[in-house]
Amino acid sequence: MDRSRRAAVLHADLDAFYASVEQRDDARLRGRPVAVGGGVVLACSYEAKRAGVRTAMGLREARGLCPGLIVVRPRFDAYTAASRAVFDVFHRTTPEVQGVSIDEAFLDVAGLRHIDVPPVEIGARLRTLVRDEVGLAITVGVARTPFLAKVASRVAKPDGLLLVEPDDEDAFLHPLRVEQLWGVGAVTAAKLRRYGLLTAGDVAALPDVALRSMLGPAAGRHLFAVVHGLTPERVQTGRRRGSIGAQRALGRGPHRDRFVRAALLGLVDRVCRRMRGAHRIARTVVLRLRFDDYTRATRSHTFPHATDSGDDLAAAALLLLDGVAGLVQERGLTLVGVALTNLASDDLVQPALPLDLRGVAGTGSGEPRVVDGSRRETHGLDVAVDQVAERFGSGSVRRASLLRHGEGFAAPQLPEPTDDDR
DNA sequence: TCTGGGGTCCTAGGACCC
DNA sequence: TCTGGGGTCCTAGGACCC
Repeated sequence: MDRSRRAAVLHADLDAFYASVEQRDDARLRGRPVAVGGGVVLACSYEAKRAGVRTAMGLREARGLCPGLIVVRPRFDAYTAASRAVFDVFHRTTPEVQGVSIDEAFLDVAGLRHIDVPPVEIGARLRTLVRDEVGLAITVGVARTPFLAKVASRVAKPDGLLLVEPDDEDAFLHPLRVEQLWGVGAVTAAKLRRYGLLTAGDVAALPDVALRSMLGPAAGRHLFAVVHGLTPERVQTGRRRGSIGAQRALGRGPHRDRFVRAALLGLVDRVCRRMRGAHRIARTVVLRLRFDDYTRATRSHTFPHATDSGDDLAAAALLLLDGVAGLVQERGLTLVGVALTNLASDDLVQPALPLDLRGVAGTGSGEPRVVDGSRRETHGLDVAVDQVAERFGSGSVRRASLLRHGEGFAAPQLPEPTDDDR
């Protein structure tokens, strides 16, 4: 059979994940409407969904819709452990696993043809294994592309299994409302509705130029591909995340300046730990703010080199915060966040690299390190780069540059966070 | 109903370079 | 004196996902 016409991609998606873990671990919650959250609903059981409770809804509203709602505080450690157990089942099923989030993944089983089990049966076995080993219900969509498998699992929820054969793709897709298509949210759906386009079939009747002019080039092209089954077939394994972030809701202000700064420093410390734990280094730090009126703002600073220096990243974050003091004063701050982006790998960091760089212009006396992933050869250190090329081969060296710790940013003195800064 | 904490990708303008 | 196109990078914002 033509491989390109075979439904061999699985999308496996745990049902109402956080709420299901709570129901698994506490028999009193089973069969009852459960919401996990504090302030807002992070996840809710299907019993609660039937009453109209939705993710991201305020708890007060949720209780109004569902008087018997049981609210439990999230236990993230339990969810992480359950996720690991489920992903272990995934990896035993096929080496081609692409994690999408804590509770879902794509699995490519095309390479498993020699065991002569149809993909839909592999999906059924996967569901049984997850049920037996982890005690959770998981829905599986099976189709020719990840996108179609994702939509199939969405349609099959809860606790379902749905195969979309290549010949049935249009018949499956075209009756669906546009909101059911992965990537079409409220804004895009509203735009399409203004043109009288309610279903995927309505959209499929249009030429791609029309969609591009309605939605912009990328979104239009994407939607055209979606409704014609032209999305990529390959599952993407081995992708690394592009950013690491943390944020914190502060509640209604006004907040003392040093409280906000201490909160920000705590966040920077957290993301730096995670970044080092992931063996990454960052070149850009992004400050995220949310105000009383729920407007948002971001500010960013990009360093000349990727770094893992917490002091430099914290200093940059604090300077960015200083730069929006007026906005904060004006609108009132309710959330502060920080993200590290432009991440590079620290795999090739060679602290003891036996290159003699002393005397090369610009290196100074600092301990130079070679870092893969920086995009520019700065300092004009072509001589040194040539030495790196000799040592590691020219392939990786185009992207190599020399990093001096903390260079390129004048770090101000940081206040020490103290106990009363909370 | 006043809304958590993580992410991804795209767009658009300005700076800068060739 | 007035004039190109093309490319990359940085910044800020927006849509969307779970």
